[in-house]
Amino acid sequence: MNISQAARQAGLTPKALRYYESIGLLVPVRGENGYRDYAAADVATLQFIQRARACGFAIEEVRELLSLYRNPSRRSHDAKALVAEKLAQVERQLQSLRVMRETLAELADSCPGDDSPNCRILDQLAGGK
Amino acid sequence: MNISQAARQAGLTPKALRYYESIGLLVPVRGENGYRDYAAADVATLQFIQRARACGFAIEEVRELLSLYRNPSRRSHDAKALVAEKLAQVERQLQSLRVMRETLAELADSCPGDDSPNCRILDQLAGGK
DNA sequence: CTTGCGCCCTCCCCTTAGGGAAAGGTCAAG
DNA sequence: CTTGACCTTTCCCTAAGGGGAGGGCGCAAG
Repeated sequence: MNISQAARQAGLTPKALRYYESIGLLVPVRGENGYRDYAAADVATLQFIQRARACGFAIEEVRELLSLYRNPSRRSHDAKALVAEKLAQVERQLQSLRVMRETLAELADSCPGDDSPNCRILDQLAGGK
Repeated sequence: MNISQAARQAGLTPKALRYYESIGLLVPVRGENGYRDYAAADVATLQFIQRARACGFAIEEVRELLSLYRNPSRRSHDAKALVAEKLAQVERQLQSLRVMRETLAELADSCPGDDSPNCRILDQLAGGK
């Protein structure tokens, strides 16, 4: 299968697939003409990658997940640990974004938003209490 | 004031201050010895930058905010628009992270996390329903 | 006076996960 | 045979600095 079709099937872009090959994450075979030829198993792997990425895993973490997936003597504990760690990280990002949202909402509320130059947003950013 | 002290007062790093200078965001004067010399007003500007960054504004957005702050004929509407747009963006990121958290939580729950290789996390990432 | 330590300078490479574009080869259809 | 769509490689670009090398400056102690 050509790169564009494989990418479509996995919900990715051809550029991403070339990138994954360049970092050794998924290296397809090549046809006579030099074109990458993605096997069905490759597409399945690409879907795995896409799902893991959608869960917030970085590429190197996806590599670990794939390594576990391919290792028949893995322990499910190890996969769960990766997920738990990612979950904790996502929680931290959520908390950080909630703080930002709160601050931004307060800023927006404090400003009339009219044609006058009086702006409590800028005053507060400048340190005015 | 030297770069390290200015950075400390603003809750930033010397490296960040050098970067801000390199992109023309805040250019301090130089002393005889070539050292950057941050005036009190510069430190206030750095604090403005730090607060805006903490709210999630990108550097180019901070530049706009600073430009409004320095423009006496600004309209508070413009500042409020920037804040509202950033707020909407933060909401989108929150929503995206909530989806990730949900998915990760389901994955974690479905996996025993023991020494066996049976792992529903990896199965689900592989497309197993 | 000089040594040492801490601070400062510039310059360069590194990070994530690809996107965009250029220059050229290939394939299938008309 | 040509055209257009697809493929290839290679290079540069992103945000916001971090890390480190190599070298200069300032101030206190010996």
